[in-house]
Amino acid sequence: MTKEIPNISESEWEVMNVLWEKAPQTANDVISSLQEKIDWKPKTVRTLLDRLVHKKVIGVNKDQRVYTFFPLYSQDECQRAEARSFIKRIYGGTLKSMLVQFVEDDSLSETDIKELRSIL
Amino acid sequence: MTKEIPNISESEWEVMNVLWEKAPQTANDVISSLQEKIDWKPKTVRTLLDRLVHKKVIGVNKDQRVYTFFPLYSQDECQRAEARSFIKRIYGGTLKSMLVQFVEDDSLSETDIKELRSIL
DNA sequence: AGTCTGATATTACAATTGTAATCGAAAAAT
DNA sequence: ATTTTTCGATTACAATTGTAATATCAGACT
Repeated sequence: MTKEIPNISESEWEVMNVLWEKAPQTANDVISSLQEKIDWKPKTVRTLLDRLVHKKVIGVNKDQRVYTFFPLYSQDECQRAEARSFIKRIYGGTLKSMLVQFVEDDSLSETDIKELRSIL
Repeated sequence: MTKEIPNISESEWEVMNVLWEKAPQTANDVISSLQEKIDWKPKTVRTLLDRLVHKKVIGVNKDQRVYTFFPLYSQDECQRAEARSFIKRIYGGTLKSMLVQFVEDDSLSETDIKELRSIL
């Protein structure tokens, strides 16, 4: 009964990331946060918000004159969903093969590896 | 001097995966391999091959009447490129946070964890 | 009351993607 | 030599995505 999480596009993820940091937020809040990171016109962000609402990934509170937006799914569940499909498509389904690659590749520092080890 | 790897779409990845398993292959080879896995019409696979050629992700050998296709990038480098952008977008850039989630989530069995540990 | 301003709603438009079908040419079969 | 089959080339067409611009409407300001 886990509701299907709609697909979230690359650009939409950027928006979601700021909404997960803090919610609810007005469009302008979101626009400000993003402006530090990405070069988008305000209208662009607005469109992304509208699309996310339409896809039912976020909700809107219209009680006030200025609407506020908030996620309808936790970051955690969205990440998991993405990770699953990503790993399946790219690494044939096993996290292990991905990790192996990162280790072999030296894209992990000694410190990283230590941290990971302690997690496991 | 690492050439930029073009974007590979989700469907295109399926095609790439079979080409990485064995290459070169004719369109029909690819179509057969995929038919076991995904419900696509032959023409669909054909289109994907053409697009990958156009994007210069794979090459074509036209010496024979029936063309053969082969990857122009290693699976490894494509995986790395995808993984980097994925982890950045979804997990804020650190593999660690991803791994943490997998561990907490119990989506890893004891055996998995042992294996991972031994890799590190 | 009329105007300006800031928010929301609607519309735009090209590129990419998913998912094929049709057309044309060459080879295989009869 | 004609017909049929197979490939490859070209075309199709809607949905999604990236990236906004324009139109409208309700408050705020004069």
